[in-house]
Amino acid sequence: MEKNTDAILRKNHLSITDGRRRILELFLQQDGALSHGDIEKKAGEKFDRVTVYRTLQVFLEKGLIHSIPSVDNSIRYALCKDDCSGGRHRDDHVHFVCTSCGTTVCLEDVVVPAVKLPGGYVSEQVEMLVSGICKSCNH
Amino acid sequence: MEKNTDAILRKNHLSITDGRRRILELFLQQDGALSHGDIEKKAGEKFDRVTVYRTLQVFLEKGLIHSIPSVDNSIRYALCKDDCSGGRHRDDHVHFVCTSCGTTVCLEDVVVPAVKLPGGYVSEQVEMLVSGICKSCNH
DNA sequence: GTAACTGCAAAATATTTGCATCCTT
DNA sequence: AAGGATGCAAATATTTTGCAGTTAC
Repeated sequence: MEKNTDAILRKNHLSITDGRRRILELFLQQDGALSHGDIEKKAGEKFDRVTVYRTLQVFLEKGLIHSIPSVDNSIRYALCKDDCSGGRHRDDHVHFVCTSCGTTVCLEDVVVPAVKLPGGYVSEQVEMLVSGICKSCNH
Repeated sequence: MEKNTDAILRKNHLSITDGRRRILELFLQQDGALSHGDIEKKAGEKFDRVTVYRTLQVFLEKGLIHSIPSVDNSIRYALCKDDCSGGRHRDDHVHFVCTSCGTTVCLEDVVVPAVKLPGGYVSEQVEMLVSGICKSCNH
């Protein structure tokens, strides 16, 4: 049986290698977003730091993942939904950062509301970043 | 006559030094946001890199400036409006990044629209980052 | 077989920390 | 005078680049 990861890589016109499989696996195993550091930690020792950089960059270019800015200096990445691999992204959902457990998740179902800009400004893309307490931490 | 910068520093309970004056001056001279690198460049050679780090951090703590995340790995900073120095910020405005000239500005007049989160999530702070073409680049 | 991917080494950058000195109050 | 701020040196951490060996197709 072919691995799930392999199908995804193939669909995105990427050659299938152990490194890519493994990183992709990490993303599939959880719904939260991962930073470069997270990946290095979770992938274990036998992984070159440089490969992680290059893999993330390729995944980004191919639209397999998207980047999520943050207020501390660490960008996180999350899987894109299926239909965004065509080159242009449709990441119009809200990102949530939990101030308690520190995880970042995509709220796929929450669409970023429209915003009216002053005259002269043209909006191309909107990122919305909400911080607070997540579902798991809140009880 | 007392300098404008000095009054601001005093109001924020910061001792008045050349370094702080100069960095604050940079923020006052323009309406866009500045990254650490921007400040180093604009401040000229006679400035220790470390002082910039420490000054920005102090300004942040005192609520004199706020940080603006970005999709590339560089956080930018912008002056807060007067009434946000009390410790808690009211930075509920939209930030705009121009993809043409690269500048980041605060759209003070554009309030971040409310967003409805799924059950269990509690929102504490919302950041909205719009990218596109700014007023100056658009003609 | 060829082009692409990886690991290693090293360079280039960026950030943090400790400490002695200087400046603000 | 005392506490805080700065500059310098150095320790860390992060990211990028070149190249030779390996792997996918």
